[in-house]
Amino acid sequence: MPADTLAALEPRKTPVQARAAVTVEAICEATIQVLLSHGAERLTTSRVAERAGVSVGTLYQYFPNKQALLFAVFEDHMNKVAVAGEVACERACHQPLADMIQQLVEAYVNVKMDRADISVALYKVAPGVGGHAVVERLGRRLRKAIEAMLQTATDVELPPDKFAIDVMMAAMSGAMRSALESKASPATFRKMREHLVLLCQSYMKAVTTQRA
Amino acid sequence: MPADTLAALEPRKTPVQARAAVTVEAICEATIQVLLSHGAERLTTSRVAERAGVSVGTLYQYFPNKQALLFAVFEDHMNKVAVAGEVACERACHQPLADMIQQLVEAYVNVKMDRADISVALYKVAPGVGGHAVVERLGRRLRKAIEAMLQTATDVELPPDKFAIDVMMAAMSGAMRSALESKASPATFRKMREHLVLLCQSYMKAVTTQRA
Amino acid sequence: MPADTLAALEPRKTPVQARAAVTVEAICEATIQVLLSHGAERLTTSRVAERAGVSVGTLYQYFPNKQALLFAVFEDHMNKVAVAGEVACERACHQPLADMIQQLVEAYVNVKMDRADISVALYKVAPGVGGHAVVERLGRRLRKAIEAMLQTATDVELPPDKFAIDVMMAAMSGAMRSALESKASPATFRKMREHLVLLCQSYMKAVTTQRA
Amino acid sequence: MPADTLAALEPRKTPVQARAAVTVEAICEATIQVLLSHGAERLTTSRVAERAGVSVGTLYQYFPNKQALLFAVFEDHMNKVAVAGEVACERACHQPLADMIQQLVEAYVNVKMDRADISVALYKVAPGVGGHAVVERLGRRLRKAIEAMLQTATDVELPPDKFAIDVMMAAMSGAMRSALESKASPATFRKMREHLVLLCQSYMKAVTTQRA
DNA sequence: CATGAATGAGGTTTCATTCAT
DNA sequence: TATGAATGAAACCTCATTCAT
Repeated sequence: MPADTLAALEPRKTPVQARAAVTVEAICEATIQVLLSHGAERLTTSRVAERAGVSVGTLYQYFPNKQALLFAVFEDHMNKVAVAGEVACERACHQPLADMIQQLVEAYVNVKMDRADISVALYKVAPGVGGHAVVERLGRRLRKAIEAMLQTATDVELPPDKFAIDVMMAAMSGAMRSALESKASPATFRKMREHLVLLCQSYMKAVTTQRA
Repeated sequence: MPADTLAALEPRKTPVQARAAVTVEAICEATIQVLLSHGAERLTTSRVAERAGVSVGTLYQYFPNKQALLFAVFEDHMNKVAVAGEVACERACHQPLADMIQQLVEAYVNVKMDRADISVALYKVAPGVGGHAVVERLGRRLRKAIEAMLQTATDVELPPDKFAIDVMMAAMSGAMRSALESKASPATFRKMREHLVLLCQSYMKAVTTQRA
Repeated sequence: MPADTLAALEPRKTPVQARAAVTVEAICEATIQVLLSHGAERLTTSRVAERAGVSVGTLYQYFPNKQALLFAVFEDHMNKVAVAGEVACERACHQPLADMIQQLVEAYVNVKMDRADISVALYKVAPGVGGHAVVERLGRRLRKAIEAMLQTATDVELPPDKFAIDVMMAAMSGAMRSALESKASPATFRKMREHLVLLCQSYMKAVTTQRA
Repeated sequence: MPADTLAALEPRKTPVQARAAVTVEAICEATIQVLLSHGAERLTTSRVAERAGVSVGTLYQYFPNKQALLFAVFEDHMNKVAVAGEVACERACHQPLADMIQQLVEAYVNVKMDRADISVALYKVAPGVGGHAVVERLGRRLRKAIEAMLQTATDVELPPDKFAIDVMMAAMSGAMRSALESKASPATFRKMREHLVLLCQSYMKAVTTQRA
């Protein structure tokens, strides 16, 4: 997505006043509600405003257009996911590689599971909102956290490179997406978590070994 | 997806005259062209018809609505991918596990790479078209082919179960999707191919070993 | 309705061949079927043709346009009604006024009752098809029959004039229409028949008396 | 008419600002204008909007679809007719039967005559708009008023029952419809008025007598 | 600041009718 | 003569966005 397109998605005014912050929050929350109840194609700015208990005009005071609204909601969600990953990385430092991966993967699966329906709803709006740009940006952030973590692995000399980490993340989120879209049961999610741990561990190990 | 939603996507009439078959093909082809040149949100039925050199009315003789058209094109693409996978599985029977996986993954990566831009375009229409249903259906088909192949592995006693295969496929396609959406270079795709082979091989091996 | 509009509604070719007559009959019958099953706004020439087991092209060989088709069906129905009325008038000659009216009204109610659903269906197409012109034409025919009948009444010197007869017919058909559109029960129709007999008898008597 | 069909005809939003009320009124007025100048089949929502001096979008803010618009206009007209009848009934209480009927019928004929062209135009839209439901509803209302009036007749012990009243109303409106659709002259309407008075009077009297 | 009425371009879809085969 | 594929004008309706109050 080009730079000026991104610019056009920035929130219109920073909520300096408390009331404004509340309004913005209500609008974002309403967006998710409408997304869940009506679906992506039935999401209209009026419906969101109505659900949020404000007028359309007010909505447009805080978001320059519909895309920006969806973008904000999407980014917020991705941010939470990234933060969960970063926290996990922080905590998992100075441990063996396998343990690190386990904690990272479990943190990721958990945070997505907890927000299963939001995730599914957002998968549907991402394409029309430059979702990939956000994914890449936050992907880079998470990758850095992972890199840093891996540097401290107690049993690895030369940790996996950026590329391998990206592949791992993409595989992990792809698998999760598939499970989420299938409306998998909690039991399935638990099984999935184990398998993804195994998958990432073995891939990381293979990458590390191969180099040596 | 509910039954009647699927029904609403069924092609409206099967061409009985030769002329009609040509028309349908032209419309599908035009759909891809428009998708590539204008993007998913700029794709309109009139534009497709115009590009196909027919009138809108003709388009609607064969597809009951826009969704159905996109659905047909999407399904066709997924079908080709599934077939490529099945062919690879067929050929890779009676070999060691690692070789099988390598051929399967390479076939998958290649077929997606060859249709990189169509793939990216279709990622954007899939959500609005019940894409997940198609993905699941064809996923099951491919999984069966993989299961059958794995039964013949020369170095494995108890091959990976359905779940593991699904996880592998989801991881693989998730990683590919990420690369495709990033408009990765051919070189990157080649590197990706190697890595995905490694990822899938090590996961499959891990799953197999763990059981024993 | 102007003369040339009427001309445009004439069937395109007279079915000289037996096969053609069968086809025309099938198309008219299909029109009624579609009217009953899909309603007036869902009636399309293609649907009629399909139901009749012929192609649209064939339909257009016998009817210059959709209006003409509906017109023909409507006229046919009205014709049957008029004939039933005429027959009743014929039979009721040389009787007291009240008996005449009774037989006429009962004949009318019966013929409409027997074709209740067709009647209702046709009420919906009549406006778009110049129905009023047909109604007037056949109304005049029926009125003449009634006039002739009344001339022979055994107990009336100066029979009711054209105007009164028209009022009576309009009242009668208006009441019937109301009952038909309400999907009245057979019992209600029987009661209605009695009441309409009474209504017409007393009106005719009043008109006759008043004059004298 | 099923419940949800009726629901689909409900006005979309009630104007809260004064400006909006004006707009709605303008749209309804324009609907009648277009109906009169272009006819029922040439009535399009854009034409109505244009005539009303607003955009189509505005029209759709107040009416969910074309049907609902026509329904509203139709209902409004019928309402005026019903009110005229009710007022006449109110005024005609405590009088002999024949006088009551005279006043009622004259009120009905007058109100329809005054709106002759609108009436004719609306006859054409009624079928496509669930007109019969409205007719029945307002018919019941008017019937109640008539019943109440008849109870106070100074010369009748047991007044006509609901059924007879319904028959009378149906006959009366059927006859009026016929005259209106024939574009009858004012003189004819006056004559009609007299005849309908006679018709209803004699029917009511007959019904009353018969019982006793 | 908030409101919500108004805008109107633009999209989807239908269907009467024609005409080459 | 029958077919049915093709036409395309024209209808309906939506919804992001603006702006007077």
